[in-house]
Amino acid sequence: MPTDPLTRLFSALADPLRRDLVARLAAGDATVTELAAPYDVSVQAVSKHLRVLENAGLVSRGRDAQRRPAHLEAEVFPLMTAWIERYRRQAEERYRRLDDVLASMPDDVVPIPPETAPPAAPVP
Amino acid sequence: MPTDPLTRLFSALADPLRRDLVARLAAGDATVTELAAPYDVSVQAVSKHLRVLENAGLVSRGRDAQRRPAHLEAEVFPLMTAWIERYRRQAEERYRRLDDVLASMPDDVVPIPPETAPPAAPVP
DNA sequence: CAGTTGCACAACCCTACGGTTGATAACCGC
DNA sequence: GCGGTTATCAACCGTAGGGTTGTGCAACTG
Repeated sequence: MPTDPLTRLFSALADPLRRDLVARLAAGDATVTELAAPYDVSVQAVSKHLRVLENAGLVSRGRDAQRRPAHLEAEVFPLMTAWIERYRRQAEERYRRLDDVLASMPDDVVPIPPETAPPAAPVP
Repeated sequence: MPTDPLTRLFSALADPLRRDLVARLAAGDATVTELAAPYDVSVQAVSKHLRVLENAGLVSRGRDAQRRPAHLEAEVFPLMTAWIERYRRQAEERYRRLDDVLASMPDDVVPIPPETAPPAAPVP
């Protein structure tokens, strides 16, 4: 298993069934058999998926006799959003600056193309 | 390749090298050889990674003679943040409600444990 | 034109992943 | 104690993923 928290988080959510488990656990804690019921996969498979989510820090397991109710942990979510937002902002900032540069350029350097007509022939 | 956009996005960012590519592309467009330079992997490997990012909609490719500069696309980022934020909020809301329930309960149903002392013996 | 650069495609190797079945442990309820 | 439930462990299987090398192609450069 990878030691990098972000790698664990992103690869944990890369599986549709695991994302579905997270979505259902957001509504409330649930046991393995409860979680496995809607799918046509074995209980062991769901147990494995839960382990992946647990290793990513997205889920913690309780204990109620034989049952091991799964509980969604919301604290790790910001780790992902922080990463994503960081580079989204950076990319958008770069885009904004490019806009400024283009706007400040004289029209003969960056000619403004007509709405639908083909580009004009170069001046001889 | 999976048709689900979220699966493509999350599994694209599940690889540390691909996350690093995204981070570097956030600073500015770059060619494949430029991107491959810092790592000790082949150029073809980086080309493959770029295609994964492209299929996820995170990267678009331009054309400058032989070069194919890669450009980071920021529009798809909200797809992930929306998913993450949705269930983070839901989990936190559930947590807040649980707090309310506990706070409204009489103390003999949910006894308030002392700070450090062991729990008191049951009343005879 | 000949040579070099920049990149993609194809075939292959190995490992990790998602799935299965079977066995096993722990805890009820009767 | 005995069956029944709940869940994990272990071994196995097929495929997708990340890596390599080799080849080929398009476009610049001398």
